Amino acid sequence: MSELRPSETLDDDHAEDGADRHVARWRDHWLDIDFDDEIEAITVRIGTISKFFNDARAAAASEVGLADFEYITLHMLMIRDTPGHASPTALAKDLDISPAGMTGRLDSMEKAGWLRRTASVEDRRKISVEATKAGIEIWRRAMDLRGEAETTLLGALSPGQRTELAALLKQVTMQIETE
Amino acid sequence: MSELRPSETLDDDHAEDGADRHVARWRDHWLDIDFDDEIEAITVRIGTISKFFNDARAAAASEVGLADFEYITLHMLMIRDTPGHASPTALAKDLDISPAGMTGRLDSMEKAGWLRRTASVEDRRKISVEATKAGIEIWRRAMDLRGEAETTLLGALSPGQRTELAALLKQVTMQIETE
DNA sequence: CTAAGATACTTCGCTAGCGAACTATTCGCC
DNA sequence: GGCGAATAGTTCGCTAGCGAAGTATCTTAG
Repeated sequence: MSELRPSETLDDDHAEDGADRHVARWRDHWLDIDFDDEIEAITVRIGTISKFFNDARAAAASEVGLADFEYITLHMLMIRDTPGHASPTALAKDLDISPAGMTGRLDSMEKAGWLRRTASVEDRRKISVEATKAGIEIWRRAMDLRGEAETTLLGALSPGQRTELAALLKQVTMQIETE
Repeated sequence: MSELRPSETLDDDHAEDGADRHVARWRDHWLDIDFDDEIEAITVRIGTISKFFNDARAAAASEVGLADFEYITLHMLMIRDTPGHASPTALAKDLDISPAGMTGRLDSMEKAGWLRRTASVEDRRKISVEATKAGIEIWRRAMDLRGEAETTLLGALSPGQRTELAALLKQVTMQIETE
């Protein structure tokens, strides 16, 4: 156990990350603000890791020649319980974008050939969005690259630590999802 | 998924979160894709939590009457080692936006009265961005709201679990930052 | 002292996305 | 059966941000 500083007693090494430096700087300048070091550090680190994942995703997409939003849209289309098929409204909801934004994405992605719109027969207001063969193929290639980056990053943890981390995170996500 | 450790005896393993459902669905439909359940679950959960933080930040900003980007900009301006002062270039770098985008933000935020630009005397190309009193005041109010949301969410963990989580996350961020 | 290059910021044209209004269709209820 | 409400998707005007080109200023090498 380190005896350098109280806040680090549980850390094995003395190396600081950006969150540590942030918290230290914060404490220097904003003594009057009441905040919890650990909560702040967790928040900052989640942000850092999330940004890494986002950047990796965008890089993977760009690598195979997809815009970030194209990969995200294809991905959402493929991982649903009816893979490769969805209504624009449902897809927009999943993607957390507006109906107008959805129309725009579909327009450009249809033109690019990654998906197609087909009219419904039984309800003529409805449209079905379907990933094309080319769309599925390019999505798979980007996804593999993305997965590699994630796997490499989380290789910083041992399998046991990953299990531990997954469980702790789940406790937090449960809190979010049961609100 | 059935491994139990002393620190997790209160974890109810039967309840599923979105990440669990995602992984299960994925396995149903994409048997041929080789991927690690735990890594996928961690990735999804980090995304979920990050989205919660982002939404909370945007809500806090909106609550006090700030656009999300205005809060983010003020925040970045205030937490640097020279709180409340920066060059547009440095700030743009911190915020990860382009110089052009920075100019746009400064234009609208200066007009709104949250900050001001002052010309440098010794180098007339340079400009100093400074938060105004009103800007600092409104940032503090939004920050308090944001902090509350974060604290409430992470209240799902015990102090010991938070320490544990912070340490695991740090191992990952160290990997990112030492690349 | 001057010209070439680097630096700091702005301007311009373009894109993705939003909210609100619009069109077309179906549903629900008497 | 017909009419108001709900639903599915599109169009329109606007905003934030990007990349590239532009302006002004400073630095440096000869």
